[in-house]
Amino acid sequence: MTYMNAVNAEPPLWRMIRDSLEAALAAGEYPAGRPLPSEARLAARFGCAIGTVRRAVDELVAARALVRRQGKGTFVPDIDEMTRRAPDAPDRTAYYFFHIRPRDGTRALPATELLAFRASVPCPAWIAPHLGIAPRAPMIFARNLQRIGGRAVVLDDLWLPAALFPGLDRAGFAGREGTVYGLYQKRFGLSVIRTDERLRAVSAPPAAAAALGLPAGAPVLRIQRVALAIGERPVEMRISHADTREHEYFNTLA
Amino acid sequence: MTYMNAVNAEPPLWRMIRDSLEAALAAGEYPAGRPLPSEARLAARFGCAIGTVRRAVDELVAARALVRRQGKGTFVPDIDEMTRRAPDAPDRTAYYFFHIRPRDGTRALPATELLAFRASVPCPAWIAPHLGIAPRAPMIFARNLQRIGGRAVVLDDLWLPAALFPGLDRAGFAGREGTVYGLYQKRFGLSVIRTDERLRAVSAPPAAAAALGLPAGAPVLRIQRVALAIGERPVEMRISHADTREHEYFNTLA
DNA sequence: TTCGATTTGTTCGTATGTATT
DNA sequence: TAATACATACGAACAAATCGA
Repeated sequence: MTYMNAVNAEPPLWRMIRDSLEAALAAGEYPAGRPLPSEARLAARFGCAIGTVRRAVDELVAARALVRRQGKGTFVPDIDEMTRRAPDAPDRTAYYFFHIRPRDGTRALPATELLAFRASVPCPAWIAPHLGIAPRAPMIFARNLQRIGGRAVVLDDLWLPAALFPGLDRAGFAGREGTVYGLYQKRFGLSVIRTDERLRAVSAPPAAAAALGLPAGAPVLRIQRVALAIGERPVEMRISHADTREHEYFNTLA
Repeated sequence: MTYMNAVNAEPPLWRMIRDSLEAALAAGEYPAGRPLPSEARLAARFGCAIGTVRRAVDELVAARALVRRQGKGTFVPDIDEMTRRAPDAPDRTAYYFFHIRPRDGTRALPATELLAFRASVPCPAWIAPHLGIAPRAPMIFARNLQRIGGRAVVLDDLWLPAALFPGLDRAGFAGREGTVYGLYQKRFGLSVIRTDERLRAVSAPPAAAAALGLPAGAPVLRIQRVALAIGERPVEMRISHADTREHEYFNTLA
């Protein structure tokens, strides 16, 4: 038998199916928590064999856009569920987006305290290009202090394009259950699956020094992060300053 | 038909094959540059279908332990070949193990200058556990200065268990072609496929301040890296200090 | 508790496409 | 051109987990 692919220069069928599924995910067609159509159904819909659908889904699972559960179905992963694992869980999914940890080997998830929230701030000129938005576009700004084991360790400044988070106010932001990424997902259908981070060592800015209890000008780790949802959509810029006297940023490249 | 798996608690066949191949790779049975046996041959050897071998190889490809080339075969990846790509190559493999880059978006591979080399130094007590070796075991020590665009940006201290690198001397180390990881692979059969890094912001130690042209006590990025070969074997401890005034550490989590 | 339906996971086998030598 | 090797796609059978009747 000859397949579509006999016609030259076409991408393989499984990739077209993958892209089609990814577009559906980016459009929020499959909310987290409810299963996608079964592989057999998807195969029927796409007019292909189950194995071809599996190949496409495999890719999305590898990209962390989907998770499979035998006997149940295939789901958009629930970010908070990934995050809420026991700190000594064997896999590292719990720390996927949280890389600061004690140097002494102990593990604890951070507790977050909201220090500031403003619902409409013009986007700083240097941030706009990182998020692919217009300069001075309306932004939501929030400042969080993260404590690990009671100690103030990280000061986060978050910048969110207001257009992506309609109706988000201080109460909704502070009263969330779980992480901010869980909030993005559950209330706005934005599933963060990738982050790009740029790290530098700098002298602590005054706000960070004060919040972290550091002497003025002490070296701190500055982390500039862009969070991307399915389909490469930037949804958040975050500038963090971390006190790395007792903590460190961990990164494994595999 | 019933498969092996009917007997309970056995891992799937593809995982046993994957582990078997990984063990062979760790033992250096397949040197970089020459193809592994074809998938058909491997299937015959393991007494299974080609699809099952492909599944096992898929995993090793995902773990960067192997690369496939259509029409040619499956290979242990040549680290230097990955690294020597054009700086504007579309994929990021060239920078897989090299994360420091200019902040302004330009891209250039670093030039390395050997500042010090000692062939037999007892292992510092705090390093030994990270490499899984005995304290005071004989080590090779090297200090490299990395320049990017002519500017001194990173000072590297390398610690290698001497037992893994028999006969490596200053001339062999300095006279290598390509990266140090390429040297480990070509001369000693150690293919680095993973690194664990811990980052902190610290005041520049005197040696780093001098080499990087920094004022005493300026903030620098301290990177402590353990390089792991196939089979989780630690082969190198590296402590780097980077000047992040004009450069940054980039990390993408996908 | 047992059973059956549903869904993903594993394994086999086959045919054909495409790149390399 | 022919042989070889990986890539894509199909289809089928059975295993294992889940859930509700």
